[in-house]
Amino acid sequence: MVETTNSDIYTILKERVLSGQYNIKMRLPTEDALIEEFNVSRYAIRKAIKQLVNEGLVYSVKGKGVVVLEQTPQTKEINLSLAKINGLQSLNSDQKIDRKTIIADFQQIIVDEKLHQKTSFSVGVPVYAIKRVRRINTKNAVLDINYFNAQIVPEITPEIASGSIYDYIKKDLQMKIAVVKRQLRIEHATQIDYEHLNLGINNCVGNMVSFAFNDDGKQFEYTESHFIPDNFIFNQIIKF
Amino acid sequence: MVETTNSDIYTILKERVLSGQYNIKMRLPTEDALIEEFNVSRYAIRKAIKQLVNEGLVYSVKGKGVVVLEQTPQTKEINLSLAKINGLQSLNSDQKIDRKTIIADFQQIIVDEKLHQKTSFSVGVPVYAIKRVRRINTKNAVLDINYFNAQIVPEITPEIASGSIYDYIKKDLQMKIAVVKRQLRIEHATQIDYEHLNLGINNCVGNMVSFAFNDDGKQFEYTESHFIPDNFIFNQIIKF
DNA sequence: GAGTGGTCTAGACCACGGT
DNA sequence: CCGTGGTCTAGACCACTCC
Repeated sequence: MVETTNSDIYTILKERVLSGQYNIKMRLPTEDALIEEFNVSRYAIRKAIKQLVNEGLVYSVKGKGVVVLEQTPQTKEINLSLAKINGLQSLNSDQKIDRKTIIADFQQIIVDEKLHQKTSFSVGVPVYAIKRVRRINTKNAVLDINYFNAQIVPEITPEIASGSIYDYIKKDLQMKIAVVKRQLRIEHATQIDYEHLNLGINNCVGNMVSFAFNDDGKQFEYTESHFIPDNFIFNQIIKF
Repeated sequence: MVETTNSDIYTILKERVLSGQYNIKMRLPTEDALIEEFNVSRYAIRKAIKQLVNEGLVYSVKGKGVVVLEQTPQTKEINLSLAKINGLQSLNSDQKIDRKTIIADFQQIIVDEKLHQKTSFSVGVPVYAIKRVRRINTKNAVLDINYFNAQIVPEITPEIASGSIYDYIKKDLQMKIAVVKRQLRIEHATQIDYEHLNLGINNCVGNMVSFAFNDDGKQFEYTESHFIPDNFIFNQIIKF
């Protein structure tokens, strides 16, 4: 007897949707039909479909069925990036770009009132303050300004920072990263942006502000990533 | 006997988390404890907790419990906006700003090859092409460039466009909006941006590109919303 | 080993869509 | 009216965390 688990069903259904197998009436088979085909419970089927919904491939309508959304080259790109986020792949600031990292600044400092307002770390907490430039295709494309709570993420070195701090956190410190909350905005370029980034004729940067939490619920990181305009692209799906 | 449904449980738990009632050990009660308290099945409890997870208020860890994430003024803002997206409230381009809408252009045209590449509408399809300026606090803050498939969304008039096209779609046409896929990016300002927006010293705009689908899975809209830098703010949560 | 959340099953009833 | 997905219950087993 072959084991067919929820994750397998998801993979199979996804493949069928992408290959256009369900395009005839723009519908998936009913849940009952899928239960029979895979010989599993309704729970497993619904879970697999929910995952497809989250990726923006299909949409469930009560009383009607599961509708397949039109696929075009333009929207496929968005689907792809969202599959990565909801799946295991992380496109975190630390590992999405591994071309070349240049450390522009590395200090250990104590949080003062002003830094508290920005980072939401408590006043008096020791933090690592790191500035790194990401070089992509011979362009300085991203400036990362990191603050790590040194009580939670201790003993960061410039060597670690020149690689992946997230790898260090996960593999060496055995700490679990739970959630990253982000805000995306556009800001007028500052002195430091002009110094480190190849802005060209542009006078603005994309700013991705991140607050990262571990599985104890504690915030261990505050980061600003300043992007040059060309490299700032984010995708999202709104469900109604 | 009082009915306690999943949605009520969510509301109650959320209130407790926000009021800091579960902050003592940074944990929620176990699922079994909540099942007893509310006298419902595990399904209902898990569904309510899942909603809190999606809003970034808590995080479930297998074998450990449901952890409450640290709340700071800076991150509360992000939580709020995500509660709206995942809930019913829509902050769609059409209705989040109702200060003042100025119609800059209104035409009905046929999709050619170039427009097809951009919008992913098929060549030959008739579309409404509309440009509208959103004025906020005496500033021209957003330029909306809409293309609606006229076969799916017929008979748009300048009068409708000066109000809310989404209201027209939902209330008058009785069409269901299923999904909106978006891409956020930064672009160098073009001639048309300078004409219609109060860019000030900035020479870039935030571009929110939207593809909207109805519950038949058909794309009925392509929109570019050009934001002046101050008004371009988006939030997101990444779960690991 | 005890306790926790994650997965899964089997079944019931409800709400909505289309005929 | 029938067929569909949405909600909910009751119970089982597994995987992980922590003592």
